[in-house]
Amino acid sequence: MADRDDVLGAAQRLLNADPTASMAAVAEAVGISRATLHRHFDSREALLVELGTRSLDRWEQRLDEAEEQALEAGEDPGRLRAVLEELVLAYVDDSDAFAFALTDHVILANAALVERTQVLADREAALVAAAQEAGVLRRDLPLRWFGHVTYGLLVAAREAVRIGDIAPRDAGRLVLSSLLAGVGAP
Amino acid sequence: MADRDDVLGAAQRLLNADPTASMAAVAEAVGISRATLHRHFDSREALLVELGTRSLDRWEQRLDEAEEQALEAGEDPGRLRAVLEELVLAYVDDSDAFAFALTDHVILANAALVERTQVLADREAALVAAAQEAGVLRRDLPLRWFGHVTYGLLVAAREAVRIGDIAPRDAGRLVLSSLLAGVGAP
DNA sequence: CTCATTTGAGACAACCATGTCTCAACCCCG
DNA sequence: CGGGGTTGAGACATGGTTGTCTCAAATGAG
Repeated sequence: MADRDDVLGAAQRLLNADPTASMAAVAEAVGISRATLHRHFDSREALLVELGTRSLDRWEQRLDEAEEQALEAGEDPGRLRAVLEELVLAYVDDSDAFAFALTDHVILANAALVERTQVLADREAALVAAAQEAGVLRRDLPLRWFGHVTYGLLVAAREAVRIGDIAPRDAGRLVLSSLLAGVGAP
Repeated sequence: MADRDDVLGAAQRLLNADPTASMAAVAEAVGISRATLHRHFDSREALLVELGTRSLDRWEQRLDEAEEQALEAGEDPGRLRAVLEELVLAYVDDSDAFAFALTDHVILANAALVERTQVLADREAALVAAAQEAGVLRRDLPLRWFGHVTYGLLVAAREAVRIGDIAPRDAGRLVLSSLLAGVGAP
């Protein structure tokens, strides 16, 4: 008997591979009947919103950890940098599982999720601001730009792994290095 | 009377905003009837494949220009770097128009388009290799990774502009600078 | 002006996904 | 063993999209 979380997990995996998968396909992937799936989630949209919420929960959790460590780090550039690096690596770990939620149009059209996304982006921007002041990040770039670039590199890594251009285990290093130092020769 | 190219252009604009738009919606956006739209394209898939082809045509065109300039540049690092910068800026200009084609699942599932994408990616990789040898790009990164990172930053810029976090006119500079130098403090 | 061509509007069948419902089979807890 | 609860299979109505077709109106070239 599939737990609600099992259902969400399997649905997430399937929808990551094929965002247009029907409820019937989701049910089959989970290993339950369509009727039972509808007993868990009233509608397809309800399922998608739940997946979006799940992704934001994880993001928030990562931010919680990073903020806590940032507090301990104070204004120490080295430690702040380490906090940021750990945060980005955590994102890379999560990106494969949550990529779907970040691009699906049903989810992106949900007002509550969009609003919460903005709140989290702001919290992230605060971390970035601290890092800028400590001299860890460039000061000539807009605060919010850092988050977008990070997201873009997660997209890049996910696709590169999918195609087979890079090994999964290299993704974190490549993202982090390209994010901080760029791909141009020093 | 809408030209076939007008149709493609309008369809591209609409599908960029809403990738799930129906043929009826496309026809309305173009300003023609559904029947006439079907006279241009047998099926929705045919329309999407045409859009994908159009995007790849543009990409190829940009590569043609870059390769020509790279030939003239020889092994001169400064000139090679300028060629790459111009290429990336051209991508930024195109990204808004062609973003849809790069993410749509129907298009990504088309074998011919995927194959052609690989060919173009290889040509791009050759440019990257030359730049690496000239000391313009880092040598410790996989050849194909550069293309992925560039693509990721295009996604980032597009989204940042859409949200309103950066001004459209700043997109090129931000992408180029973040791509080559990263967002970490020097 | 005339006629061939193109277009729009609408009807149409086919298909697919959604959401609801029923009922029989199953499970497991007592 | 018995019964309450859960599940699967399937039927069902509904709505939306696709692709085809017809026919009348509009268009434009000669």
